[in-house]
Amino acid sequence: MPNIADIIEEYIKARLSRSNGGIVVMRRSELAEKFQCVPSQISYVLNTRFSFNRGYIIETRRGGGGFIRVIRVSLDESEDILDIIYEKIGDEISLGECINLIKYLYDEELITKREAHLMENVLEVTTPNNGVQGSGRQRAAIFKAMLMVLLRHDK
Amino acid sequence: MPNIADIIEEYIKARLSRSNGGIVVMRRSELAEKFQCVPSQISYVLNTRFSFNRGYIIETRRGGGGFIRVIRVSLDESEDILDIIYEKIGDEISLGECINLIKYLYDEELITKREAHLMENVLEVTTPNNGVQGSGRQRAAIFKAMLMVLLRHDK
DNA sequence: TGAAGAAGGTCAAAGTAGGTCTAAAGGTCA
DNA sequence: TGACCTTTAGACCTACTTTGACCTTCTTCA
Repeated sequence: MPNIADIIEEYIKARLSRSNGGIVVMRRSELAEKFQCVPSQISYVLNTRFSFNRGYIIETRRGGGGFIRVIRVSLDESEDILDIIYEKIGDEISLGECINLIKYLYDEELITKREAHLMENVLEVTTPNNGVQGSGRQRAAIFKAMLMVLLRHDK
Repeated sequence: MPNIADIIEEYIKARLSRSNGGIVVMRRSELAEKFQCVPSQISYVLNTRFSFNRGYIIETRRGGGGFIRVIRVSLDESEDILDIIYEKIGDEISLGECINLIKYLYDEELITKREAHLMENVLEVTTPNNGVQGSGRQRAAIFKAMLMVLLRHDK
């Protein structure tokens, strides 16, 4: 029994890839209707699966004629990927956020699946995932070091 | 008279060999129901019979739509890597030895150049290369965690 | 202009499902 | 038989999902 959240996620992703420009506009209540769930379920999916760290931007408008716009952020070659990534990582970072970023890099085809697993394993082994003092800082340092290598060397 | 643990083990192995790709996805509570035991019994079987050391990788998810995925690693295809994990690394290992092994893996085309760089860098960043207490053990753990990824055949 | 209605936002509680730990029971073997 | 290892059961923990009540923002129209 796959859960509704996953189904809605797939649906939005399918629409995104069908769209040109990676933009989908929808009405929250309509989607909820379509999937027979409460509207806040849509918000939940958006928050957990289409976060900024996973490479999406959400724009919304309330009131009559309201909408939700999901925008897939693709990096173009000219942008300094490192800067963007570094900004997202900051001085400390949680394991969950790392995994989101890794997913994003994989979706963007900047890293392979194996490299993604490799990084995840390293982060899991090297840093405790619960709020142990300093673990967030250590994780950020290791993650940055790994990204540095990946982004400096071609596949 | 075989015990429940053995029966569950056989069941999972049967499903694995019936599957293509050596992957089985299941629900812990359902299996427990099927075999009339407590759910933690399933965890016990997984921990004792399907550990990484025995050639399996377990992935799980909690909450609604949760599951347990058992992935069988192809042991024969991974002889070199297993040999490194069990024979060469041991409980501790020096940075120099790691680098030699990584070089070997690259020469054998078991890893890409980028993966080699990644591994080396991680080991350099995470563990001091001079005889600091315990660093050899930590290095061994990290190296093994990274090599585990190479055993997966789900790409 | 301001009240009504139409969206989306937020948050907490309840529900679902796997993880961990430990005590007790069951086997094995010298 | 006693020491030791394995298995079983259950209490409690943590993570993820679903639902619903209530809040805020925006548009429309009298």
